[in-house]
Amino acid sequence: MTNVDVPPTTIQRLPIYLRCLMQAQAMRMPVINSLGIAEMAGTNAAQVRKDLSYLGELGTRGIGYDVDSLIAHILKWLGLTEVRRSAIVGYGRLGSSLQSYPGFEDRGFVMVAILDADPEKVGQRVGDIVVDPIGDLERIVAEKNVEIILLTVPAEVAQAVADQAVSAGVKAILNFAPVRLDVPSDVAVRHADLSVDLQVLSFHLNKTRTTDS
Amino acid sequence: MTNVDVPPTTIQRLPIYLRCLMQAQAMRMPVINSLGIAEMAGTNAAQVRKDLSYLGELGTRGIGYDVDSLIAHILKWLGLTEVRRSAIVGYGRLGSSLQSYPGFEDRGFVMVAILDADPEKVGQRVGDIVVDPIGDLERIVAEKNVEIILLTVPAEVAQAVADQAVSAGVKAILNFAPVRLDVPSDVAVRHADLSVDLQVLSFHLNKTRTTDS
DNA sequence: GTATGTGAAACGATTCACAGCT
DNA sequence: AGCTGTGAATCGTTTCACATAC
Repeated sequence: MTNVDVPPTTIQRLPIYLRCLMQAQAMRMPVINSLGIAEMAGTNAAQVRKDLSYLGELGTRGIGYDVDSLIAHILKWLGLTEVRRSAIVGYGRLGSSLQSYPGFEDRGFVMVAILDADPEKVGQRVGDIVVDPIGDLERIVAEKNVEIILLTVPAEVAQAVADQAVSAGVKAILNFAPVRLDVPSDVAVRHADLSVDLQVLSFHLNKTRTTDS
Repeated sequence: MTNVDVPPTTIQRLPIYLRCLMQAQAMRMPVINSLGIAEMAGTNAAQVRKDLSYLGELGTRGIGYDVDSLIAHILKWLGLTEVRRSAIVGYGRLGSSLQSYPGFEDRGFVMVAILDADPEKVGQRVGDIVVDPIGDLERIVAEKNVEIILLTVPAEVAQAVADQAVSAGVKAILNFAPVRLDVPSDVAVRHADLSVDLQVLSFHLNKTRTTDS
């Protein structure tokens, strides 16, 4: 059914549009036009129209986009109408902070397991989840039908842990470890790599200083 | 001095190359070629050569790149030879997990302040830093010469806090709040937005399921 | 009149392929 | 012979501009 010819750059912007639309909805706006979305999202109207046109003809010429129905369409396209069973693998400081991240439990993503290598942490209760040993990863993934893992283990073991997760059937990984993961092409990986962002910022600090002369 | 015509996509890859080179250095490799870097980084040799060629003629034909000197060049280009004074603004779970993130204190980035709105947290000691009230943001930024802030405050106040930081002289922001920040063009912003990544992963989960038929 | 949807143009990034250096 | 550096070709993305629909 779903046409798969949506450019990757468009896909990355859909969650942002979605957020803007939810805001518009909260402000009781029944309709919004491409310029309105663009201003909220920090792009331009042409970009918004091109992006949305990949999902179909969702707007009304002369009027704009119906907020409610556009939200519904984007949710559908992003697969956010289904529950996504996820697990945190590596329950250190970062891992534990992810639980309480806003927009997690409250939108489709459900945390069904937490795993850690540290015997001290195993058995610990976190809400209604009990921390499991990382050695049980494959069993837990299979049993609890985990689709996404949030990988917050040390860089040295990230690849090995990812391999286990993949062999147990995980199809999406959000990787916080500063290493490139090697996975089969049917597994999606996103890198949430803080140090890369910091270094890019460092570059910009340099640039502004050298340009100011 | 520094030529500013490096494509943004290249800049984003430089930190990754840097990491690979450090690994090569740790393995006592004196020289590496573009294919070697590419395999470690998950790209192709042509890409690596194009990227590095923007920084100058750093390799030797017939041989490859000297690991030590290439590392030095990339560090220089990314401005990582200078100390980057940074502050955490918003000391919740996420904020506190950032301190201990590997590759922070140990590479140029120095945490000089932590701020929070919660009176309970203000005054708390964190290593050799005392948590300051967020109302003192402008004073602290000016006094401690903060260049980068890690913004981990709730979305509702992120823009207001960013505005204060910018007016006090901050030139780079790593924004963890799920909102688009409006800042002057000389201020660099990077979005570390977990929920966008999760939603992109959700899209891919959908796709593989629908394509498998 | 107003705003979408979309071919076409412009731009930017990646890949190719080879000349040039060691 | 081996590998870099780089123009040229290719590919993908963004922007333009307007026909189309309300």
